[in-house]
Amino acid sequence: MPKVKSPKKLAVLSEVLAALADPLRLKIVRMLDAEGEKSCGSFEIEIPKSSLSHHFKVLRDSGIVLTHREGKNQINALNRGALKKQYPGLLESVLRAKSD
Amino acid sequence: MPKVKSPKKLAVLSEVLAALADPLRLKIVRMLDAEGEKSCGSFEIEIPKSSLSHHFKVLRDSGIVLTHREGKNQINALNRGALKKQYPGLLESVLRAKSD
DNA sequence: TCAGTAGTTCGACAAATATCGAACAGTTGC
DNA sequence: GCAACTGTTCGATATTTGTCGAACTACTGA
Repeated sequence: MPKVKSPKKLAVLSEVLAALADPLRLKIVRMLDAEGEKSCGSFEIEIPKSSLSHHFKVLRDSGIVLTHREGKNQINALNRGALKKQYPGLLESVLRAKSD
Repeated sequence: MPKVKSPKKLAVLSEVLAALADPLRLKIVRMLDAEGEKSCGSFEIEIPKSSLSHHFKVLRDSGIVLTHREGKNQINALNRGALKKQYPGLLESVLRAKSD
């Protein structure tokens, strides 16, 4: 049995790409990359919380983002390990592009 | 004026990702990568031609695929130059993943 | 226990995408 | 010209996705 490195497996490529194929979700991913773990509310994005929650759900369902609770907050982080293992280079290329 | 390398500019990242976020279009991109230039009809994909044409349009509109006519055929090719320049590593990582 | 904070879920509606037949358009060869 | 071939466009319908208020759940601190 291989050693466990990443807590969650990613979805198939097309689903991961679909999750990334939205300017707002791309922004969230960039902020998680630049600022590390963040609670949902700490993203300064002007959008109703139900909409924001929806986008986090898409990111989680695809496996791109991992979430755990800390007190009242849900802490979100990039699933770097699984991304690197399953789709090497993908996150890097997406982050490197400065386009929406 | 910089020297012209790629015939067409790509769409913004989210649009390029959306174009790639479909198993069928991903398959087309893989076949174009593996087999080089191909006419629309030479893809052995069981789908009505209007549907196939739609998917080619999405790929063209995003700038991923370039098309030119040769006789009766439309010849499609990956826009490798523009992809490499605008989103370095993206095509490679997508092609490398063997997932849908 | 109760108020406040953080976030999810539900349900209705809107908007974007996909599917596919039919009609149309460009090219070739007779 | 016209028939055959390749592919696009149109229009109708179906499916998916996004938006957002309201209700709900989980946790904290007084």
